[in-house]
Amino acid sequence: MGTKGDGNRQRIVEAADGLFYRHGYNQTSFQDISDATGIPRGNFYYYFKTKDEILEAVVNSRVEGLSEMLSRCEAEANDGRERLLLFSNMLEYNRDNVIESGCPIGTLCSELAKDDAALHTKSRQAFVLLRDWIKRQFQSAGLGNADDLAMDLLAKIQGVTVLASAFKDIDYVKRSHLEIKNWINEKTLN
Amino acid sequence: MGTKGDGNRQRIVEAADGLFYRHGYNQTSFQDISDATGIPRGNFYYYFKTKDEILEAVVNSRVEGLSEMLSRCEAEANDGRERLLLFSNMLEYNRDNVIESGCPIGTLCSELAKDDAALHTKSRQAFVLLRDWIKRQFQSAGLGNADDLAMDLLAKIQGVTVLASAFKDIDYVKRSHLEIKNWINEKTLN
DNA sequence: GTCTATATGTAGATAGAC
DNA sequence: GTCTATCTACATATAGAC
Repeated sequence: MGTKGDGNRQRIVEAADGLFYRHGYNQTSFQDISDATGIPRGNFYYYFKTKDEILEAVVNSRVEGLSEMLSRCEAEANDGRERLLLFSNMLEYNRDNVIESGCPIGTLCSELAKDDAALHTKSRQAFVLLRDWIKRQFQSAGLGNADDLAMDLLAKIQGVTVLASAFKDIDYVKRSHLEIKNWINEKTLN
Repeated sequence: MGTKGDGNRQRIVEAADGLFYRHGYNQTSFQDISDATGIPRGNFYYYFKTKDEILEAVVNSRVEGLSEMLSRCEAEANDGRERLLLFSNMLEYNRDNVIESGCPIGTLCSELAKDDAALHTKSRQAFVLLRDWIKRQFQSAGLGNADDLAMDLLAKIQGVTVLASAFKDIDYVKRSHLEIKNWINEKTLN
């Protein structure tokens, strides 16, 4: 809990987060994180026993950041429909990153599904959080099939991010974002 | 063009194809391909100068297989709507693999978007082929926004494969396949 | 707590015998 | 065409000085 050590720990996690997103987990080496932070390789093992533990910390950090983002959506809107619309803006807000590297959650999960099962399960946590939050918004809008709708919305977003990054197409993201907002309105407005 | 060598070359490509799909390109080593084929590592360099060239051959092989599959869809149905429905069956036909490893095209493209640009461009070829074929089917159904619809259908499938593999959910794939078939009918039946 | 030096394994790639 | 032995680079991880 020392302030100095926690500062370094956080710097490692933040640098690893960005590198895992832009280059992938397996393609990010300790040397890459060292270069990005200025912290020597050997020092990492004071904070993390293995590379897996860095990933765990990164996913925890992403879940925390996501939680705060969802909380802001709840604070800035009063009903489920408006909150979902705010949430969907994330697509366009991050569109440059999405085109470059896809969705940080989706691509990490897809990468780790081909690897270690424990890492994949860990990486899924961000999806679980999102699915549950979206489900609650649809429920608060009075819809009975809220979990199916949550999966449908997540799938729409994932589909868009995969193709946006594959074809590097900005206009496609904008058009798809509009369609997603229309879909949210269709489902939640009676 | 010798028959012996081509046989070994094809065995390498087929084994690499499966390994790239199940474990990812970067996580597949020459040793893995050697173990799967019984062909010694050093022999690979008689057929391919680099690992990149193996990937190129794998993508070419996938594009060829995909072409044949699309040709079968064209042969077995007479109009665009029915052909698209046949094509969508692929989701359920391959559902065990999809749940385990996602979409072979989508996951490869997502992985390589974070890597070398040339490899990513190569991996996109299968998507380009699919997009164009789907577009032609919508056009033959008399629809003007065929390319947008092609992107929408691809996005639907990609979204389903990402979540199916993330949550390992068979029922979700079945339900989503039905929804996709309904969507194709909605768009193509006036 | 921090950093250097290093251990150990494995990656892609090469040389050259057969 | 096929295979063994090996090169070089770099990966994660450890030991131990400061």
